[in-house]
Amino acid sequence: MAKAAYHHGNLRRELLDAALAVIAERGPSALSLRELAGRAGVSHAAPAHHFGDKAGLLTAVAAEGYELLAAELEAATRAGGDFLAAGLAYVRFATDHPAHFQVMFQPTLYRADDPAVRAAEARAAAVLYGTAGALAAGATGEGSGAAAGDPGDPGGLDDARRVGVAGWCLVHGLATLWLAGNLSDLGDDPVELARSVASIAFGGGAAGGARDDVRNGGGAGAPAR
Amino acid sequence: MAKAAYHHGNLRRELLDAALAVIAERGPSALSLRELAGRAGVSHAAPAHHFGDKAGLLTAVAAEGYELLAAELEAATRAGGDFLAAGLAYVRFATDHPAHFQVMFQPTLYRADDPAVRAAEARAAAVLYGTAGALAAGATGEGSGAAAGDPGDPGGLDDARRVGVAGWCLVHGLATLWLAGNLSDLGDDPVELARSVASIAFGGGAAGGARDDVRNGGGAGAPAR
DNA sequence: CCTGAATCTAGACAGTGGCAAGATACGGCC
DNA sequence: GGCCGTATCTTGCCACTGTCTAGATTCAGG
Repeated sequence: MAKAAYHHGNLRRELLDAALAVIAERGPSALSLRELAGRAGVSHAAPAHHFGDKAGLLTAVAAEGYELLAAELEAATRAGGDFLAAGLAYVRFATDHPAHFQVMFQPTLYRADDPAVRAAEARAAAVLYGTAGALAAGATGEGSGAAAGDPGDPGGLDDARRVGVAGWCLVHGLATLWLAGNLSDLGDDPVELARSVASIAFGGGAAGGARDDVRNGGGAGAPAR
Repeated sequence: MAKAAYHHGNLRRELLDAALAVIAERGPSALSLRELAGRAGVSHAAPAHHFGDKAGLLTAVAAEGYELLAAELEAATRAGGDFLAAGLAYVRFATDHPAHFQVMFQPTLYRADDPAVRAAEARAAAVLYGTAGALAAGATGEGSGAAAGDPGDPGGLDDARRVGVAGWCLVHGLATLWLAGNLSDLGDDPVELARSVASIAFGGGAAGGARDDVRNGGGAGAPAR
């Protein structure tokens, strides 16, 4: 363990990890800077130096969460995944990093206008809407490319955006309900549940594609009917 | 106005309303029993008598929320609404009662095993899965009730349950993201957005071109309610 | 009017977040 | 080497919060 001397070495990371553990276990409201400091063996005011504030610590958590999410979404698509793969990666992120996820989507807990947060947020959104655009364009059989935006729709939202929002809502709702314990009677594999649910909403064919090359560690395959 | 004397008459409700206002405005973590007491003009220990605990107050909020939700879902279906109508009512509930909604799905804030909470929760779930069953089975109606007690096999969920979960995830995700501010650039009417999103997910093809109107057409007047 | 129960007050205590001032250690400079 | 600036951490303090205990006030019903 790090020496108990003054310069701890990487107190910031240790405080973050302790905070994540507490949040995952007892929720963000049970977080106490003093308890974190005690765990790390430093004085009660040490966290303030690294994060300034309790909101500052949670801002750091949220920013890190969005970056992790963006990285995992990018990894999923880089591995040849489509929109479904991105959605499953989203669910996997939520269950693998429940503390990050919980904080990220509770903007009253932190400073949502922080530039680091907004940048990482935009990065994650780009992947979602990008894969959604590919799906939308493929399904309608028109055009190609069109990475993120083509505001030519009279209704207001272009297809990529609408498909992206729909898919995002689906996986986000599933992840949220799962973490809240509202789906605990539906097995123990949220990613598999997401695959099953997505096949209902979007129809297995439309979003089928190549699905298995996503790095689903323990997935039992079986695209459910 | 209630007198400032001892027996306030309606302190419990007033505290609840004050709590809802604070939560809707600044989030559940900013809630302070002492502040509520001050607002109501009573001493700082008065809330404890009615709710015992801070968690007790939030338990009351969650129970009331589930009952309100169940009532609105039941009203939507009683008015001849289908699964879509129930989903839209769900979104409307979340935006009309953001404080209730936020607390309900954060079980670490309250005592989720409270009998009043569980009963209201089951009541709301019954409506969702009931309408989902009607949609899934089409003509083949199955028995009513048995919404939460079914020890479903994780591998093989019945259609009603799967459709219900899919729809629930969709509207819950939309409501959650909306309240978190993540969809603020998509207009100002979450219910209309939900209709559009539902038409993508459940209304056939993955990207339905310009099919903006599903079944209820342009008439914004909701059949429910 | 009197009594018991419901309701609310008053005081105290341990924790908590945040601030200010000081102590300590690291890294570069001469 | 010695020195100093800066980042890092500590100590002390204050206001606020939740919760507990004991006591005061009011209401309902005989």
